[in-house]
Amino acid sequence: MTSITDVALLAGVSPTTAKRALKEPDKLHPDTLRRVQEAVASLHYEPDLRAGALRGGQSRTVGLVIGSILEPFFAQLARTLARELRRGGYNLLISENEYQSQTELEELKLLYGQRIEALILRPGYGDDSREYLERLRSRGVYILQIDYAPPGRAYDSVQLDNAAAMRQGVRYLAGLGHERIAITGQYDPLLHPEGRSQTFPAAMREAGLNVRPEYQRVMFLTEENAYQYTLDVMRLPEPPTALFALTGSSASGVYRALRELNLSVPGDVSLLSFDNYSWMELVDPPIDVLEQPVEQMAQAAARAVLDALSGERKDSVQLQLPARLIVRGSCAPPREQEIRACAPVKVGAGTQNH
Amino acid sequence: MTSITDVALLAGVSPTTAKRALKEPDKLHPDTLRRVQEAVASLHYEPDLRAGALRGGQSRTVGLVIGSILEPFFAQLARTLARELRRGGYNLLISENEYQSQTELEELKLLYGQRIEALILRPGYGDDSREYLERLRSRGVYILQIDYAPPGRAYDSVQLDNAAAMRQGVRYLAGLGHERIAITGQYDPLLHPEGRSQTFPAAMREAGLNVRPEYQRVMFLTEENAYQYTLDVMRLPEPPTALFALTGSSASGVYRALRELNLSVPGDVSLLSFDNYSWMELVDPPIDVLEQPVEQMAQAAARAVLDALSGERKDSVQLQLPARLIVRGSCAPPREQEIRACAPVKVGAGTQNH
DNA sequence: TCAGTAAATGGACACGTGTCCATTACTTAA
DNA sequence: TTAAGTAATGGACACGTGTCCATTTACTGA
Repeated sequence: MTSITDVALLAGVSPTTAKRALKEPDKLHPDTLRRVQEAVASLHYEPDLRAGALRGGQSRTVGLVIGSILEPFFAQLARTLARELRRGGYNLLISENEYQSQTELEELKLLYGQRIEALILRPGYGDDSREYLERLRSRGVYILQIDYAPPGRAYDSVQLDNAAAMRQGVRYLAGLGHERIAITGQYDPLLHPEGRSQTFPAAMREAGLNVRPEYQRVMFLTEENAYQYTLDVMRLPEPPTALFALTGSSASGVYRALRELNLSVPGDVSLLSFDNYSWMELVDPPIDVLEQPVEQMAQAAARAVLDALSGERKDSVQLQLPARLIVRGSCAPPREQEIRACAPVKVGAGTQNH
Repeated sequence: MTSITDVALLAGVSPTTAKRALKEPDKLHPDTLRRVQEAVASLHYEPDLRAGALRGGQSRTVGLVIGSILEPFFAQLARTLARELRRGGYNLLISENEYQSQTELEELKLLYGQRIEALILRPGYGDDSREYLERLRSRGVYILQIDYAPPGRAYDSVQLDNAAAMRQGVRYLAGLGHERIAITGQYDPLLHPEGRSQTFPAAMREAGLNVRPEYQRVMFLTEENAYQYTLDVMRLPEPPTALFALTGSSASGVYRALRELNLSVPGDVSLLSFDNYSWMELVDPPIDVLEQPVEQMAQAAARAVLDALSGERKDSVQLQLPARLIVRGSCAPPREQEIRACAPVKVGAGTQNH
């Protein structure tokens, strides 16, 4: 309601002078400055940031699109991003694509309606929005992919070194003697694109193991889907001896299913998970995890955005941060009988090599 | 970059006509409409929502201030609020006060800089921002308190029926035979204002029990503080036989401390918690909870805001929703020896009554 | 053909701020 | 006293949209 004009009127100066009292107080006569400041105080004037942004052509706003704010990984990411960007003078608009590219497209259009200067995006499933993303870029919106970057390096990205983490996880499980390893979710370029299941086959091959087709399933990584998946896969004639959860929330579903099946961890089956959520320390046994450096990722992303918007950096950012393996007790060598059951397979594979 | 003027220029019409093609297409000559639509398509024109909001005097924006987005309760609240408000044509700006009133004041000022039309607020600790809140209200910002409303009914509010929930929880524990009940955090109007510990003494009195002063501590309800509190209180000469966690995140700290102390639940101590977080089902034993109807609260809050902004409602909203007790196995009668130890007290209390 | 009417279109201004340039007042030096 | 220079202040316009009112065009009926 009260604008700079009202302040100027009350102080008996022009709007221009009134504004200078706020932005360049040293250029004003002390008496004038005092009068304006008194007017500001008595009217409790606070500038409308939107109007300034409109005129300046800069919205000072960054958009963030994530899968779900209920996922602690994304929540922490959002919090730190918001804090760091605010420190740089930017506001953060948080949106969820709910893992659907149609929703993502709508969210992106709303964000552009606010004329965001940059977009931090966990790329969604499907590619309805790919064309629109490119249009955003051509309009000058800086785009940073987070958590996952589709092949092609079209945009800057900050993510976990998923390939290395998968190798690390598989090597850890294989080192314990596991051969029947299952991961929650199979890579699919359209329905389930992420960098973990994608590199699973290579990691297995490197450890001298084969991916069992009957363990593979394309699915969204929700708690519920992981729960159902675990129920199904553990009822197979040859169930996995180790489950590798690709996200923290899917680990929750896995754990719930194992309980329901009365399977003990790590006695009956070992469990390894990405993300280090607080509950993983509380269950019995506590869960072995590959922890993501969330804070570091968020700070790197914020810096990339701030640098790009200030024009300080021109070269591309393709950052991959390492995961940290935390061993707590949910992984152990497979049962003797399992090893025996696998023995012929091992010998067979061995003879092939000789 | 491209504005409605560019579209008009390309279509060979005036900006006014071009805009009508978007808002009132039926008032245009079919040929003109087609020309403008082609121009819009070829330029990929999308209106700047900020400019329209500036002129219209309505920002179509609502502010949300919560303690922490990492708390699942708030995360779920934020998600549903955002979804419901968007359906009503409003954007939601999410802020955190980090449980500090100084931070809250800064966040509020930034939100008003965006000229929010309404504010949904979990009131912070301390009252630095109280005066500013009142100013916001006098500027026409609709204010809705959520999760907690300080006494005085200054603004509308949507919250749990904390008094009833506390009675329910205490009655449940007392019914199992517990007398030494401790809650995580003591009410303090400045440092720890919320509606649960506040009504704890009354709930205890109603159950014929006394609040033990040595169990009381003023503290922020973080996971870490609850952890330290539990360590301390369980080492007292007469430790509590039941712990009542006032929030889900504090229950996490309590549980961690109990594990570290090698205390069994519910054998050594019973545990009851507010909020129903997914991990509480996964630990052994699963935790008894007083579940909040988060979804319902968020929807009620969204409706209150939308009604107030559309001017459809004038009477005040003071909504209190009931909690739901879910029994899973973390609460049991206290040990025999505990009952025996308490016996003199019980008899004494009994004789007083006769 | 012309008045009358409705349809279609255009122009001016406002929202609140930032920027550029012009103007006035005051000081200093010759 | 005057010119030059600087400090202090004010005015006009732009950002992109929405609203109000004016204007032009097309159509109807006598």
